[in-house]
Amino acid sequence: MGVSKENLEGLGRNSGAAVLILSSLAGGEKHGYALVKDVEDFAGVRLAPGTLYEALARLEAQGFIEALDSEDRRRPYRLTGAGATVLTSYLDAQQRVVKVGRARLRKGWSFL
Amino acid sequence: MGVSKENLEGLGRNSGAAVLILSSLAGGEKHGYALVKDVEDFAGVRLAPGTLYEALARLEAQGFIEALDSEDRRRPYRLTGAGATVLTSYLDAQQRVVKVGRARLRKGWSFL
DNA sequence: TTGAACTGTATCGGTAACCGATATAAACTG
DNA sequence: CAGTTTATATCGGTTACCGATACAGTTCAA
Repeated sequence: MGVSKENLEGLGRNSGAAVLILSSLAGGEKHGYALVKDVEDFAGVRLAPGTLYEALARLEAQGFIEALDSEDRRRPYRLTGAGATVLTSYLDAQQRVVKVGRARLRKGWSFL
Repeated sequence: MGVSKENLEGLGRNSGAAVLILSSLAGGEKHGYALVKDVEDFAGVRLAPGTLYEALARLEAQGFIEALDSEDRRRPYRLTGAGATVLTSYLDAQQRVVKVGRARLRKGWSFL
């Protein structure tokens, strides 16, 4: 039957746009539009333009990403060292939650 | 040096209260206060009371958890089948993000 | 034996993050 | 040369989250 998609609608807002963006940029510098596509691919989540550019501005102000200059109309961004550090922390924290959640589901909901 | 705590402040709001609550309840029925303690233990996140009771009401309305009746002043909740299903989906999605993020960090930021 | 600390639920005003529509325009595609 | 895709940006509205506050029962040590 497959889990995804339908079940991914129901738990409120998206949340975690920052982690998605940082994870995307961890794969190399990208401009906004490419980033949205990438996130859609690996996370199955489409970031709304408002969400994207707001989060981008926030992350840049925090020093977690930096804007690169380009010839054309694209505005690429790059992950900074601080960004990589903070992303590592967040991924570790998320991993702990996933681990605990799954373990608990296994004993008690294994019939699913 | 150790990653945790300090780095976990910086990326905006907490986000994902619902997943934390569902993960907690996957371990057995709990009332709000016990749930906050549990989440604090396994996720290192302290849910604010406002966040908690709002999320609880939302999740109940959605049928992902159900309120149990009790003798004393505590109001315990239990994860429903639908809740377990939706939690599974979300944990799977989070796991994918963690996996991709970490893989990308490894090639390119391995010196961290 | 009282008062401090902890347990426990609940509400409310404020804010930050997110959403979707809209605008604009260049580039590519048939 | 019309339509789709690429690309950035803004703005009004909504929602989830936060923290203060309130209230009350329980536990426990001074």
